[in-house]
Amino acid sequence: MSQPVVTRFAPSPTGFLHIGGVRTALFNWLYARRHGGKMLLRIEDTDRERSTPEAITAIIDGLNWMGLTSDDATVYQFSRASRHAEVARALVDEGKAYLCFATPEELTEMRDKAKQEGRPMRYDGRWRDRDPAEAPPGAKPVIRLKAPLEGETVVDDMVQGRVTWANRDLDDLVLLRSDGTPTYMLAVVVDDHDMGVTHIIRGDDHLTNGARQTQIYQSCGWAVPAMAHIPLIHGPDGAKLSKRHGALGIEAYRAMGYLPAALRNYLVRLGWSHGDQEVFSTDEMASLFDMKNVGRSAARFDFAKLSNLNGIYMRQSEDGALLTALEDMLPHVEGGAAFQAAIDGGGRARLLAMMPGLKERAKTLVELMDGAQFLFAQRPLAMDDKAKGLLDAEGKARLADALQTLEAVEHWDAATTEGAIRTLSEASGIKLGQYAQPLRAAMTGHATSPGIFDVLAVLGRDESLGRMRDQISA
RNA sequence: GCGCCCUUCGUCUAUCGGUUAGGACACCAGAUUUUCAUUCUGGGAAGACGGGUUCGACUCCCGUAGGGCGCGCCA
Repeated sequence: MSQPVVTRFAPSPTGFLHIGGVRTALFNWLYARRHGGKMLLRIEDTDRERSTPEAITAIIDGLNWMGLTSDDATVYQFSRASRHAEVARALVDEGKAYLCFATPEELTEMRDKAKQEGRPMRYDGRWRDRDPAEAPPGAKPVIRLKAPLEGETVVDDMVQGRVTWANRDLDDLVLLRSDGTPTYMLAVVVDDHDMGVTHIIRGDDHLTNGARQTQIYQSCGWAVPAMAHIPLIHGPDGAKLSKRHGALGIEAYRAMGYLPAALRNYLVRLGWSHGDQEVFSTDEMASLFDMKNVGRSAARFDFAKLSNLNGIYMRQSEDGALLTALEDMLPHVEGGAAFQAAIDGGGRARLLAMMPGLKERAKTLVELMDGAQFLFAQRPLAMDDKAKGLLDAEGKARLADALQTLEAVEHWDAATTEGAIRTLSEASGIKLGQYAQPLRAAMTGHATSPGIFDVLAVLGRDESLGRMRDQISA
């Protein structure tokens, strides 16, 4: 009853680590934290054809970035193949499994026939009680579980409740392939057992597997771990998450400028709730997380809400920490290298000085970077066409005068900056309050003022330009 | 087709039979901010449908519809 909780996250390295997988890892991690246990990581690389080292790296990098790390050495399932085979053979010896010599052709035939008759494909058990001596010479058998024919198998799920299957609906699954390698079904059970896993927390799509695995546990005479099948995450349109929707690898979220803490917060609220609370620190989640508050229906992924949360986390972040997070993202985003160079080239202090004004205008680190871009742009900036169109010759002359005055200022402080903004606004007829915050920060944090043409060039890129143009001509 | 699961505002969700069905995102309106953003205030917006059970049902039961997952010598 009071044995320590052991959970595990067991991805197969056949593709990227998608957002649903990350949430599964998060739930496992939180559940372990909550009960003072540990979460293990197992890479299910028994599919030699499709498993790749790149995928393994991506999974581990992604989990590290999310802060969801294993509490023990990572287990690679393929390396345990001989143990899996050993268990399968022991089961045969005990009469709980048997050798099956049915050929792929026979199975295809079974499948086609079942389809024609509108039944689900189910192996008919033709070798279940047959003497292996009758096998055609040279044929390589698989090992199948001798599953119970009658009665029922139940999974007492922590999320889904008690789910029951009639055993006649479950056929004799393959444990060991004809080439001697274990199937997923066998490997999972043996590994979970050997790793001492007490709680299996995984996607709802494994619910049926839960029943079949329960049969294997029972045949082995092992205690069945507690199971929690959590609802899946769907795309914004309610359909299964596909590439088209944003079933992107976790690295894509990093490149989009989301903070791990914000992502954890967003993900934990997809399916789990604690009354009306929306914002949870990681410590809070770890102390409150509970399976009984996990819902049973699939949730749609909503970027708008993620962005909103990310904005909250950014605004709450200390400036230095935010800069660190930004620099962590830079290698993963287009133009990041140049931006990093600008920071290292003496721009760090100015960027930090601007941070209070910038961070409340950005919902992602990418937006933060964009917002700060003008600070590091090549001086003098070429005024773009939109900006040029704002001013006639007379206006330009007025601005030149104003600029000259400003450039005579020797020391910039909050008051002079305020005055400068006012002066420039009046001279140009453009409301520059928009840039008051960043300008103020840039000017006081650095001895040089950006020229008005710099500002205009920035304005020219701004979407609010149209409105300002209207104000000017009016 | 068969099995299993799901169904409260557009989205994420609260509600442990009795509530004007609450919160958050998004949206709309207003205040502050010389624009924007932030912040604040207000607004519209939901129990899929049909039967039961009950004094009373979003909540329990059955059915229908819709959606999802599974049905390999893939994981």
